[in-house]
Amino acid sequence: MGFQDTFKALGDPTRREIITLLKHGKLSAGDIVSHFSSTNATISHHLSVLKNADLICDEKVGKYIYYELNTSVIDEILVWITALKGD
Amino acid sequence: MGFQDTFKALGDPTRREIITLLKHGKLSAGDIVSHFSSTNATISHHLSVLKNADLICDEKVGKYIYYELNTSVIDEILVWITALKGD
DNA sequence: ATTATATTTAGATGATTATCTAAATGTCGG
DNA sequence: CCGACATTTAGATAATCATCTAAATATAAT
Repeated sequence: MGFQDTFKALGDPTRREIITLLKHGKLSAGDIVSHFSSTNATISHHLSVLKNADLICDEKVGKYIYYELNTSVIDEILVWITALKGD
Repeated sequence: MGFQDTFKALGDPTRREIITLLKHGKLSAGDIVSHFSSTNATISHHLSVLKNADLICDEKVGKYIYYELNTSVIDEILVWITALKGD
């Protein structure tokens, strides 16, 4: 929660790749895992970090858990970065 | 050099604060140090990380070294983040 | 030249983190 | 109910990192 976690979450390349994957829509944890060579435990950890940073949210549907981008926090970062340039 | 270093550099709160300080213009290393309670060695390390990420550049003037924001890399980040929103 | 000032570099330490394996939880189909 | 599947949690390990003290480098002033 807060900039600290959000920026730290974006600092890892695997997590940025996860976010890029989710750009096109919801994906289940398994779908995401299959894009990487890491363990499901490792990806699960990354998902948890992203979720804790409010960058993604999850929704349980039966056996699966679907992850989705949370654009509102992305807006906040955008504001912060944009402010660096202005004036 | 590259996103990896840039995002990782922004993941630290002290470094983000340094960047915010530099938003209003050049500052010497000592000026920057005086804004924090950390050692000059520590701040020097942070400056080196930011410089390595191309987020800032330095210029030596006599006894002092002045640091300045490098907006071009900030643009790249802006593009990346913006792309997350626009479908 | 010598001393003081500005900054970095070297080396060490404790904390955080990414990753793994193994075990636990939860859900579906027969 | 049971075995298979989807996902997370627990615990361990190795790597990375922020920070410190102490030493090095470089420049200015006296």
